[in-house]
Amino acid sequence: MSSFRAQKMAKKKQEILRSAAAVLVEKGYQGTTMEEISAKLLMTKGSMYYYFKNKDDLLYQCHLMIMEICLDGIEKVVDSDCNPIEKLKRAIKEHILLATSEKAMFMALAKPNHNFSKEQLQEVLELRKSYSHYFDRIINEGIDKQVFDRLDIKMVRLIILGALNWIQEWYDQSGPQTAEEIAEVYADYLLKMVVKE
Amino acid sequence: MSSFRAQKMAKKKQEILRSAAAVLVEKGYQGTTMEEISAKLLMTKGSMYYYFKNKDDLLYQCHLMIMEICLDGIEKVVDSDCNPIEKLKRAIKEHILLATSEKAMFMALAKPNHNFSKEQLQEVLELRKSYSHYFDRIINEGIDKQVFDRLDIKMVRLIILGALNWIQEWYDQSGPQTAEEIAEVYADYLLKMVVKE
DNA sequence: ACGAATTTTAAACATAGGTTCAAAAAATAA
DNA sequence: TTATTTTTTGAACCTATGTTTAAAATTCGT
Repeated sequence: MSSFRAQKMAKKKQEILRSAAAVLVEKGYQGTTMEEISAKLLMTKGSMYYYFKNKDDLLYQCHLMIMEICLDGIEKVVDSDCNPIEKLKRAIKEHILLATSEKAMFMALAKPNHNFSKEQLQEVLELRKSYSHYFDRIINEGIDKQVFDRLDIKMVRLIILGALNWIQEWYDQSGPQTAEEIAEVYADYLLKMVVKE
Repeated sequence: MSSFRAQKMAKKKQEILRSAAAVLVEKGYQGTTMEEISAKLLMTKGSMYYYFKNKDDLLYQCHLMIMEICLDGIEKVVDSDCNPIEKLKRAIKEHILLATSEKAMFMALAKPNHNFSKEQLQEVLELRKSYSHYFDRIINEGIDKQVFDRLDIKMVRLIILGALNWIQEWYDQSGPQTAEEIAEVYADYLLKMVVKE
């Protein structure tokens, strides 16, 4: 029935979110205009307001969208029955592949601080915390099972996620290395940092 | 003579650059207004134009300023006569201490892409490349002297600098850990990744 | 095909913020 | 002090862009 309409609206919203994320990549929040977002979809900027309350609302929903994808990915890894080494490897690779293939969306997450309402900011930070927490669980498991060194979990997680997130700053689709290759090497080296020898 | 005048002018320029960097931290390039920069110094935005051609020029000079400081630091480390392990440790710590103490300036460097002229962008990227190159030299020396594993130098450098640069995203002056403590732990763990066992 | 609901448009509006400029103020030299 | 140079001011200007809105176009059920 009306769910047909609702579906169509949802789809359009997704399109807009993706377009928004794409522009956000290169321009940053303040540099992104409603005009540019809509132009990519052959719409006029006015029509954005049929789907979103305003620009801030749009960006906020960008965050929710990508965070959901990230959390889905890592949840699967954590809940799998691999050993910690394999889990950490997979988590790292997963993160890199997501960060590079969905580069647009990922970069939008870089600085959520501004322009968000207290509640929105709260929500975004909460989701991030969940994500970090999954990494902590993997590292902790590795230490428990004595396959990782006794490490400062938080520090190690910050180092790893820092290294991973920074990839967005230099990764280039048309560069010499594929995301898979990068993921392979990164996982390899970063594991060297944590596994017992 | 007039060098007195020139000095005073230079000093004022520095003040403005620092104020600009401070605002840039939290607002990003597009979010930073000439008004806010000048307000911090109890000036009016109009007077900025006595010292800088325009906003872009101002931000560009911010870049040059901080890059100079960075390069000075790492040059000293590279030219010292420590062993590669010590050098890499010191380079990492130096970077972290700079990035945290001069957080403002450092973050301004995050995304130099936009709004810069071709020449300005060229210059900034060139300086960055020099900086990376110093890290490469240290890593290379470590491999040559057989104290480091045979590594993909570029990848390792990207991992290390990524981890370091990401610190800005979460580091909090009033947080539980001092920059020194963070630097210590980071250097420790990252070294684990490269040194031969 | 017809009418109602939905979606898009294009223009108008409002405002923020970069930039300019002539005049005022302050600093300096004589 | 007086004249000249340097610095700051504050208002004016202009453009970009977020937002609103009434009308037009489209879609959809019947």
